[in-house]
Amino acid sequence: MEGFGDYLRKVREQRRSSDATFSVRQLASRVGVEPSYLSKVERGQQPPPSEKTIAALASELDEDADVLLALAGKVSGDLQSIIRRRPKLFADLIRQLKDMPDHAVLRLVREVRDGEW
Amino acid sequence: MEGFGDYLRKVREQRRSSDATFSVRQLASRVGVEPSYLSKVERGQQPPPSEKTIAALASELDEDADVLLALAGKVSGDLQSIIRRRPKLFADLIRQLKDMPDHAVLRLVREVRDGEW
DNA sequence: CCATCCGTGTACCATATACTACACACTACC
DNA sequence: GGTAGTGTGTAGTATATGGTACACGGATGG
Repeated sequence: MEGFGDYLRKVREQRRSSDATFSVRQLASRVGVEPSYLSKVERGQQPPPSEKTIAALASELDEDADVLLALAGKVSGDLQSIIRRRPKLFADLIRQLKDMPDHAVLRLVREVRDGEW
Repeated sequence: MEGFGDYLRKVREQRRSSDATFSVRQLASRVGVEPSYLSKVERGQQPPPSEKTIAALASELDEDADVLLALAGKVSGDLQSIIRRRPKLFADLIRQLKDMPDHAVLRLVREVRDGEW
């Protein structure tokens, strides 16, 4: 399976092909980490960074933070805090949706969003 | 606000009033930690234990693990892994449900469970 | 009065997390 | 051939996490 590092490198190289400021060094600088650290993360020599750093990466690379966090084996703190406010409710719902096909969950998302229920 | 420790102590004392095996020592032993550690956790001198230990406590005390974890500021690993499999889908859904009243979310849970949709 | 339970205080510890600091070798440009 | 930029290797570090080990003083019961 493609890990966090592989994906990160792929996306960054992609961006770099049309924008030289997406070098390891410059991206690292904008994100607020050392270049060697970012390099190691991309090559899987270091585990994925903290949520904060991942969020900065997502923002710079114009990627979805939740997807990046997922690849890093994490779930964003704000989602967690929503769940923690009503643990039983959300735990039940999420476990029930576990094996539902994507389109079914998506339909639910849309129905809630559009207030058609 | 009532913390994890306060709640834990309250529940344990409750159980203890009708079952002497719910002393700090004996419970700690069944759960697999040192009694002094459990004592400190109950009094908030130590932060809440790991998910594994919380799960064991929940099981022994016949409490809801998700609720206990929430009090500890955590979200269970299995819920997180469900979310991570489809990050966008679940992130959207959860954020949309953030400010919905309990009864609305509950209705959703029931509808999904009963397949009436 | 002794054994056994009780809760708790003090001190310590192993492992994981999330990095920094700096040097090195390579390439490209003018 | 110096300067600027590139990726990466080595070494070290601060803080958090999740506990253990053991001793102490008090109550309880035979």
